[in-house]
Amino acid sequence: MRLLRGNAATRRALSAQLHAEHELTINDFECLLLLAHAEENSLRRVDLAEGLQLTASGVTRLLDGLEHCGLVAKAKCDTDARVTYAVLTDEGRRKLEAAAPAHMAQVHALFTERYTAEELGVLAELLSRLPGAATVDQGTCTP
Amino acid sequence: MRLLRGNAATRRALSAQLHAEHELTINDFECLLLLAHAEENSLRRVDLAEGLQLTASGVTRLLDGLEHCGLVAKAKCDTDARVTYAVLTDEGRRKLEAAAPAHMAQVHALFTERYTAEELGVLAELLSRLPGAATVDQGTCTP
DNA sequence: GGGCTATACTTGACTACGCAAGGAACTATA
DNA sequence: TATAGTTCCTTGCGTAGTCAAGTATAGCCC
Repeated sequence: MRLLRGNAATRRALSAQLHAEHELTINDFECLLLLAHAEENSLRRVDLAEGLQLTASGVTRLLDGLEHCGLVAKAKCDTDARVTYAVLTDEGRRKLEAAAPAHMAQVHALFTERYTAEELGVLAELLSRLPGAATVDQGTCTP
Repeated sequence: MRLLRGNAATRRALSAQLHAEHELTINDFECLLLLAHAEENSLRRVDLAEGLQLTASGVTRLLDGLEHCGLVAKAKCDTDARVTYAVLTDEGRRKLEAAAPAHMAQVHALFTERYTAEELGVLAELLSRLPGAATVDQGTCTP
């Protein structure tokens, strides 16, 4: 586990700037990001939980906040009354677009400062084997 | 950041067993472990904070718990009245020794299942470059 | 010695998140 | 078609950990 400790500091560093400049936590940001990349800009709560590595209740509360700010809206599912979709609103998209450049730059700096492209590839592949790791998706902007 | 998500699930998996069998969180365990490897079995709070990647207040509260359970005790510093050392008690050592085998086995399984020895070395080296990462210390039992 | 800044630690208020339990709605089985 | 089991989601409660502020000590420099 010691080996995984760097993570905490890394997240905190990124989170601080994101929060100071845009009032978003990392999970807020990544939630918006997942939605932006999803079909119809919407995802079921379960899928968000999976993508963000949160429990169902964690997602409920995360979305509570984002809905309250108008960045995300609810939508019913036609074929299954149990599910409610989270949908990115226009405001959510604007927020994401406003926050992304600085955040991405910071993430980018954080990693390229420390790793070559090749090393980054190796690291991503290795970490993707951990349980619950996001599959490495070259389409998303965060490494 | 997506790349670092696997961490959470990994920690949770390990934490669950540790908590169920020995009433310890991962941080409890690693705190005891750090103390066990430290000179005189004692460390300043600041150094624990560094090693566990917690803030000073986080450490205060973590130790509150461990002291309450008698696993760790306080000790004054002769030369600097500001610092209080955390010292591993006999009971703390027993607890650690009781919890270690199963936990280590689980950690070991979790990693050797997924990585060869060589890959593990690469992974450790790469992760050690992250800010706040524990320096890779072959003396400790956790990777 | 008297002030200044830095360091070690604690405390209060707050937040994010997990877990356990529960309510709907869907699916399969009889 | 009734029943049982499963899945999706929410809610109450508890906990770990942060941040900001405060206290106490150390070490400077005049």
